[in-house]
Amino acid sequence: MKKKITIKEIAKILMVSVSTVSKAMNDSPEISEKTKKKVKELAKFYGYTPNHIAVSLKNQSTFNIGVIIPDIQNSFLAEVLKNIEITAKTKGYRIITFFTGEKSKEEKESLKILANGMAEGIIMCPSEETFVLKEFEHIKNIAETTSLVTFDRLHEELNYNSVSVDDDQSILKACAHFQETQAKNILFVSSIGWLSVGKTRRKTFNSFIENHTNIDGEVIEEHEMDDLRKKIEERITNKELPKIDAILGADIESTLIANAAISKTSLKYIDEISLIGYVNKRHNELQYPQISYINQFPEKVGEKAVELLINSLKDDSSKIKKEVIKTEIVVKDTSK
Amino acid sequence: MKKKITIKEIAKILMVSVSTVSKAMNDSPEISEKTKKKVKELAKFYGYTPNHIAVSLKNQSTFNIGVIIPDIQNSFLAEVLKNIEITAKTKGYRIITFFTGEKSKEEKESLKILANGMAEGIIMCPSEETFVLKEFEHIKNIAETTSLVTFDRLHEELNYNSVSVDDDQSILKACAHFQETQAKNILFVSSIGWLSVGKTRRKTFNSFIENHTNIDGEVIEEHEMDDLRKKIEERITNKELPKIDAILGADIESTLIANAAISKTSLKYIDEISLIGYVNKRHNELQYPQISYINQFPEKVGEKAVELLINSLKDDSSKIKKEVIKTEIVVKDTSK
DNA sequence: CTGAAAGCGCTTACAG
DNA sequence: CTGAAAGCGCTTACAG
Repeated sequence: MKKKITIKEIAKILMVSVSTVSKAMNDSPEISEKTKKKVKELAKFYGYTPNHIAVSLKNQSTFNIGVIIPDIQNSFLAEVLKNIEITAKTKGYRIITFFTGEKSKEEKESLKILANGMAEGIIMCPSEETFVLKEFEHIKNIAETTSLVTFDRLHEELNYNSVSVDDDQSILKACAHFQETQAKNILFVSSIGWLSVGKTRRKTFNSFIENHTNIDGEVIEEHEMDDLRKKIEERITNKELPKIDAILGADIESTLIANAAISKTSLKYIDEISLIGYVNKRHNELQYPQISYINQFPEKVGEKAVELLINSLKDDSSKIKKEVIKTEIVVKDTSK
Repeated sequence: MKKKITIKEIAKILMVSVSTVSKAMNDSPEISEKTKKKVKELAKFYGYTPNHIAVSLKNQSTFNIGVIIPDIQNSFLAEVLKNIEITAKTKGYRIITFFTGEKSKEEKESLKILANGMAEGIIMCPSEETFVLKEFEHIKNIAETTSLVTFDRLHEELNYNSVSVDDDQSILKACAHFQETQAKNILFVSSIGWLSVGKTRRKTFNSFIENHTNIDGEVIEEHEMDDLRKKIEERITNKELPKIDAILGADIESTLIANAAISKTSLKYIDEISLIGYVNKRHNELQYPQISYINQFPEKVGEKAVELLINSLKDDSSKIKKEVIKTEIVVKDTSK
């Protein structure tokens, strides 16, 4: 493999100084057109392009935004990521993405690398393990010297610019929607009872049921997918217990499982049972029936996160902003 | 926001030299335990961590692998990415991911940045636009100075280490599977007729049909999802034309659409019609019915790609290797 | 055991 | 218009 050519070598070949080459490559008005042409031609011939690492070190700026994502497979996070990238690009930044696999250790690593010269600011969704351990020191440390925006998952110790989604409201809206359409007994299903977001969603559901005497609720939480499926099937076909007329899925997986269970037991949507949950939008559009879902507007989350970060990059002293994106129930084929 | 502290400042505070601080931080045996302790304590106090950019520049090595992915939303690519990361980590490398959105321009940008100091080698899936334009110069240029592994999409001009999937074979296997189960008339559906991979899959299908006189085939290609759905529905319910007894989906989207069409028209799987296609494995497992699918083993693709790259990093002169992963038909609920 | 010096590949204020 | 010098934040061979 050929070695990469440097400015120094080009300078030597052309018998000019390193500064002249550098200025010529950067189209400095100090340099004559003739010299510029000569330099650029040789640079092209040798395939020279400036070493980004050196440029970044010298300029103390990278135009990189670091992005930390817990899980690539999570379609909400993937969509947010996509929109972070699109928005960043329009503002002249590129993004460098690290994935943590929901692990605190990887999160620390990623933060450290990004903060130490690789990126000017960081947009992150903290990993689940960080919440479980309740250890936020590594994030706080980084935030002392680097602009930081968190998204999706909140914690009171994380007092930085953030973009989140009104998750409670979405659960309440779904419940209210069921209530309006005369549901009497809602089944809340979840495969993420152990996740902080899963806990909040369940609590919100429970509080709705407690506050509304004309509607009943039940909860099935189960991490193991096959068990979850079996429990849901058993419950919705059980004639001895009160009839379930609506299911609320607390996450994409449990929503799909509930849909599969309904389809397997041949219950009829709307007439016999309704379903609202979280979905992968892209997939849902291609399915029949399409599941009624809670839209969390990942595009808005991504866009806002970039805006907040770039603002704080420009004005260090600006106040902390906590944006909350409003969710919406999108009615498709599985509910009235 | 606090400024990041540097080695120089720590040296000044402790009244020692910059070299001593650097060596102490790196646990050099040249430095006394006492000094090490002093330095490390102060470093900790000030939250000092070495600037990665500077270290990379100095050491001329980053332990970064650059990864270029055309589309985050593509679940096959997302799984490959995940496994690239997992494998890279076990080998002591981290990955820096760029997304191109299937655009040639972004691909050029990403390659340039990664190759110019940010990464030691690159694993990439070339963008669709690159294939459409048949412009591979930017990739070839990079490959002259940087170790490169391509995956999934092949082209004769891209003569580098590569990992791909025996795509033709998978289509032939699916056809053969249908033939064995007594299908007489296979419908090939595709939403990616314009993509190179879509063209290959269709050609392979056509050649199978031509070579097998006891089985007929038809093709529906349509980029617009709603139109695709309508055309499939019309065709499978049309009693005047020969009955379709098997559908082969050429991509995830068309497979889902075919499944939706079958479900909408209430045709019975296996008895009346069969379906094999490409799926998002994770989702498919949660669905009912589960679609029979072509497994492309994204884990193997990711793992192999990293291995090839690291080998060529270690031994520059090693021969070009072209790995081909064998696909497998996984029979689920939609075929015999 | 500690430090001065050179250098990684660049950019830029300054001098000529 | 061109070039020498300093410096971005580090590491390391070498001298003491």
